[in-house]
Amino acid sequence: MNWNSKAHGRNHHEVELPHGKLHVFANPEIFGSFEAKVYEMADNNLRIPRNKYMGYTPDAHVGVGTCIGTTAVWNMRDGMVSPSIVGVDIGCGMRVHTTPLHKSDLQDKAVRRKLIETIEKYVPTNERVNSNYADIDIMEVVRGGLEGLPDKYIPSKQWITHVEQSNFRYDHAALEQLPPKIRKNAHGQLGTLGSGNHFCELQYLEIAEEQKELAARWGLVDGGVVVMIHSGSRAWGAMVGREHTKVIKEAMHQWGVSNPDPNLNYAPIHSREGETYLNLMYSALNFAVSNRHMIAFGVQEAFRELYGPEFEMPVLYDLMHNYALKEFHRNEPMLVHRKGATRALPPGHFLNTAVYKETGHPALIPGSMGTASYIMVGRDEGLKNFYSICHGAGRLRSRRATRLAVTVDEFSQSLKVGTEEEIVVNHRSLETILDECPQAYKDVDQIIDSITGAKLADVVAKCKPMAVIKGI
DNA sequence: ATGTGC
Repeated sequence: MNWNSKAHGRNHHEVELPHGKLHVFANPEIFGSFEAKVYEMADNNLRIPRNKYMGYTPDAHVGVGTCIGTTAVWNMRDGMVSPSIVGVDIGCGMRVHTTPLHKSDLQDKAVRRKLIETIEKYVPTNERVNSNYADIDIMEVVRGGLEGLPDKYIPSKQWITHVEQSNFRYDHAALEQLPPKIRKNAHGQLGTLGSGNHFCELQYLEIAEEQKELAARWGLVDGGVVVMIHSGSRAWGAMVGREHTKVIKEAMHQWGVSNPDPNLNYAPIHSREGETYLNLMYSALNFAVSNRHMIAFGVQEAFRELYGPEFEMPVLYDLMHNYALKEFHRNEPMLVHRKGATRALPPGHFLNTAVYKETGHPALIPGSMGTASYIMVGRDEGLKNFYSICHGAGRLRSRRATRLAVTVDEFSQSLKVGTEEEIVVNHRSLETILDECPQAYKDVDQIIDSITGAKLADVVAKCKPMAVIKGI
């Protein structure tokens, strides 16, 4: 496959593919590292009828059917919805809480170790053991999002208002389309991390002088300790995705519609199959935001055990990077798919949640284990990518390839194990999570440079890891 | 990603 590309400055490339145009936001170094396969995948996506926009953020890499790092847009009136462009972990996203602690409070390695052990009591990392919140009815949660949680799990009103969306409303009749075992599989999973790249980290903030005013408005101070959480919709979203992908595949077959990639599925938004998928996707978004809420609740319980019952952990923000949302852009209602792409709305934009209307909302970008994460804010120029920025460093090599290329010793050194600055990890053996080592990911600083260079967003704070909890 | 695989 051949393609030409036209550059707008250093960090925005318009790539002409056989079936349409792909916008790539990446600095020259990252742009040069993209392999042919990511363009093939984009071209397959561009074959889907009436696509309005297709964009890659610099963390783009090969995924199932569609690259992770994709923003793909259709008009709500005559467009398509694609489970493959939402991704398998529906509603996967990020959450950050501030704490009254300063990095000096965690200077002693033993304190970090104790914190991890205590958090693990309240946030189970072994997925088969969790009965912490057996009193929560998950059907209430998938129907009502945070409004489906019992009051005793809402520490303050602030935990409801400081999220991208607390309750996705949809036609609950669609839930009847799901296999009954979904309830059994997802029951008891609220408040659990899951595995893979999901984590809970204690980090400290580094804030540049010129961002201190905005950071202060958000409750962020230089040297302050924050809790960052990355998780999704667990078995609920996985089953919604898997089951409904089958349904849409079957419908495509009946309609006589096909794509060179059998893993790329889609349906008209207004078909019965498309509507059902969107409804069920919203149920998974409700599960995901509630799951991260309950993980944070557990972390706060741990802090309260150690520091007393008055310990407060206000929410900075909770937002997702795997979903399709109805958004109004360029005077038209659009369905914006983000697969491993983070919304970063600028100050004053009407789509902002109320509490962040004026400043724009925090866009939460995780690094890989042992490297920095970032809190950013969108710019007006972000409209060119439908206000999507990266969702993290982006994988550089597969899990399998990572295990062959990197040793446990190298991983251990990148976490400064054995020194006083050690990034303390809950796992006794790093072998278990070797495929999550920083060497498996692109250099997050290059990714962030691409985003700021393309003027999609600015960095507000850099978050340096001090302690990490990973699932198994 | 996932109580997992045509």
